[in-house]
This record gives sequence, structure tokens and C-alpha cells, in this order.
Amino acid sequence: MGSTCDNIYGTGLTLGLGFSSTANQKSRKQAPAAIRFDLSLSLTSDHQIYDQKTENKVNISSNKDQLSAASSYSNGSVKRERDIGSEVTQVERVISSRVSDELDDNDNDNDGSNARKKLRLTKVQSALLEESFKQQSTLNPKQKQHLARKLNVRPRQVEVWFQNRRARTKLKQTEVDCEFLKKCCETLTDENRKLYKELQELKALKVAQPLYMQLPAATTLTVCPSCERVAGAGQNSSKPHLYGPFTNPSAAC
DNA sequence: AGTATAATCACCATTACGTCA
DNA sequence: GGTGACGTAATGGTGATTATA
Repeated sequence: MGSTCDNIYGTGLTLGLGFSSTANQKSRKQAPAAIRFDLSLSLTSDHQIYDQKTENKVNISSNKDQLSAASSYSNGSVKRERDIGSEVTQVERVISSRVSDELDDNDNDNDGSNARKKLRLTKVQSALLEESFKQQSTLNPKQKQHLARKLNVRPRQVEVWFQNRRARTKLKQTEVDCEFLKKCCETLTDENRKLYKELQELKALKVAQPLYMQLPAATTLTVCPSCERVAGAGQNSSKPHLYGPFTNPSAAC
């Protein structure tokens, strides 16, 4: 066991965690992780994170950028600790997460720059994720862990992939809905145009044949049950049919 | 039992990286 | 080789819900 400092802040390293120890309300998700990190982990003099509970040590770089990246990734695994329900302690999870994160950093961080590294999933990984998504679009923590192990990626990456996948699905569905509504709108506009035209024809008919005005009061315009048009006497089939009380509606068409 | 606080999660908007034409 | 468009991995913020003190 290496000699330990009282806490990580006693090392003199600037961690660059991106938040202060007084929890920022807008990023309260991050603050607790920082507090736990502070309380349960120490930085040994030989640049190792030391967990007093499990007596585990993790080699880390003193490069503040790497520490910062590891912290943000470990944050994801800390917050899921309660739901996983395994016997592994929370700190062990932090440690193991950090180990894998560190490996990831080593894989990706060749130049030691602070640039965001974007991992490209392989076709096999994407296919497996897609397959899982087909079965269910959300994963519980256990499934997430399992899938992450299977794919050899971080659980957070699986989580992110599913989140983005749901967003893509939603976007596609929105496009489909939009297209459908557009068609509905076109149909209704068409229908409206036809009805307006019929109305104009009826108005013209009313002016040309004032006889209708002399019909008994009981006379009403009726919709022809066959063609669902307003029926009119003496019209051809393409025009509205108007029939009176003594006209056989079925004969109108 | 009611309340305040913290933790977790899904969702969303946005950013930034990798690829391709 | 430079560049813009595009797909998508990753990030940060927010509201809702749940657990805990």
C-alpha cells in the first residue's frame, strides 16, 4: 500500500473537473460524483488513485486532462450504482470504471491532447446494438452493462448510442407524420376546392332557375345517397343532383 | 406523515468529430 | 489537398421521479 494523502486536493494537482466543490445547481448531477471522489479516493504520492475501502490502487497519469476525462466517465457509473444491485461496492465500481476508462484513454489519446475523441463503432458493434434496439428501445442498467461487456465498450457509450438511436427513430417518425399530414392537407384543400366549385354552381343554378324559389316550403336540398352530392333536377351525373319531395333519389343518379 | 435534498434517468439541443463526394 | 455536407458519438442542461434523512 502506498502512502496516501488526506484527500485528492492535498496532492497539489489541479484536477480541472469543471465544477467547484460547492454544488452548482445547474450541474448537480456532477457535484455528487465529485464529492464521492473526494471522500472515498486518495491520490498516492506515486500517482495512483487509492481506495481506502478496497485497498485498490489505480495507476493514473498526472496529466490533468486525462484525470478530467476519467472523472467525467466515472461519473456515469457512479450514478447507476444503486440500480445495479450487485455486491460490488460503489467505490470498487468507480475504480474498475476508471481502469477501463484509463485503458480507453490510452487507446485513444496518442497525442495527449484535450480534444474530444470520437469512437467509431464497428459494423459488428452497430449491428449488435441495432439488434438489441429492435428488441427494446430502452435498457435497464443490467442489460446495459451486459451489452457493454459484450461489445467491449463503456456502458455510457451504450447508453448514449441508445439515446441517439431513439432520437433518430423519433425524427424519422416525425418526418413520416409530417408527410402524412401534408397529404391530408392536400386532400382537404382539394376537397375544399371542389366543394367551393359546387357551391358556385348551385348559386348559379339558383339565379338561372328562380322556379326553385316557388317550391313548397317543405322543399329542401337533399344529399343524394348514391353519389353523396347535393342532388338537383335535370343535371347530368357530373353535376350536383337536386331533387324535390316527389323525386326518387335513387333514380337521380 | 410531510418536507427538503440528493440521486438517477430519459430526453433534448447542441457540439464536434470522421467520412465522403 | 481543401472544403462543405452529412451522419453520429458525445456533452451539458432540464424536468420528472424516487430514495433518503
